[in-house]
Amino acid sequence: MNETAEKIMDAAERRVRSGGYGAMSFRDLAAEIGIKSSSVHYHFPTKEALASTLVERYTARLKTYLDDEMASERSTREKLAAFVDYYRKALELDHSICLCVMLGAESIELPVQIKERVQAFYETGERWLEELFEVAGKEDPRTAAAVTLASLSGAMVVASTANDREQFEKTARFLEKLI
Amino acid sequence: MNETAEKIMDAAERRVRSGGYGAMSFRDLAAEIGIKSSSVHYHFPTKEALASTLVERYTARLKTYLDDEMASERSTREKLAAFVDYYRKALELDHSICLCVMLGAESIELPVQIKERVQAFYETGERWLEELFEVAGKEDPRTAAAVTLASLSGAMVVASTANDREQFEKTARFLEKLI
DNA sequence: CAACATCTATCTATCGATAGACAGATTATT
DNA sequence: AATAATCTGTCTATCGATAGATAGATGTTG
Repeated sequence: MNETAEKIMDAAERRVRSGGYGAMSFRDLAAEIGIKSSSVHYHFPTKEALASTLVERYTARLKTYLDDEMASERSTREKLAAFVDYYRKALELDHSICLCVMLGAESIELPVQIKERVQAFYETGERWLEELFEVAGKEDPRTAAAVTLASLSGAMVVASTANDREQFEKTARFLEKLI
Repeated sequence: MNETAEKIMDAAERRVRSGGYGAMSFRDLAAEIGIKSSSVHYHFPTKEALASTLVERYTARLKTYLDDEMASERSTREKLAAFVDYYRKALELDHSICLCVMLGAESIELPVQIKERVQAFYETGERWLEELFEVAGKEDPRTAAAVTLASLSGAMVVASTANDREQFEKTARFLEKLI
């Protein structure tokens, strides 16, 4: 991956995570990194391609984080806390929420490729959680995984709206005690 | 409220709930109900005013629904199920999600007035849930309310992304048994 | 007549995308 | 090694479409 392409993606990720798909424009990205919008098209032919690559990178990062975590010597409880912490860090009040919560909310009218990749992000998280709850001997790992993933996503939306991190933590504390 | 104004709001709500704030344009709304975009401006001077009124109406509807439900003779468990059902109905696969989940996700870059009203929507729901869990003798009503609200919102995002209602129901079933 | 409601016409700003040119680096051919 | 061909990355300039918003004329209704 080219250096310029990465700068573009970094800027694009910030825009989407704060304002959504429509808030990311080639002109703004170009201006931010000091090139012309036509040069952005050189690296990413279409907006769809850019956003799609964005989600791909985002999911790859989650996967790396989760794989490392699963391979670690930490307890299942600590691993669950690590998952919660990943979401905690994704929420920056007044700046950004999780990329896939944003695009997930907007997914109905997004190009299919983007939608599919957002879906893949959620599947990655859900599968990992399910395995964790299974190892921990939870009675219904599938439900626990779904509830955990959903409540973290939703708590982020609520907290971002209220501009109040405590709105997120109320849910986070509950989840960290699920195992 | 004028008849035309209501038609505008109905159309606007559909647009926002499927594509977000940016997907709602005066031209589209006007075309859908057979008037000119300048006439939409007559009823709602700005886009912000329209969206803000939209959230106000949306919250008023929730409040009416919840007040009726709370005043009913149904059990606390049935009342909780009724809350879940409100969200269930708000999710129409491939068509729309909850207005305030969408605007909540996008809230960072939305005009403050809209953001505040989305916040009021969540407060309405959370207060009602808290009271319900209190009546039901739940150990920590505040947490239960937060988790319920968050997980319903998040489950809607996940289910909408996957285009799979079961993704919502996994969480819904869990919540309906919380009391 | 007065108000309410809608119209025509237009403005400025921005959007994603494309065409065509150019300099400089790299690679292939002689 | 020298030259030719190609690739890379950026530029300027422009396209048609769409955005929200406004002024002022026109119609409608009580």
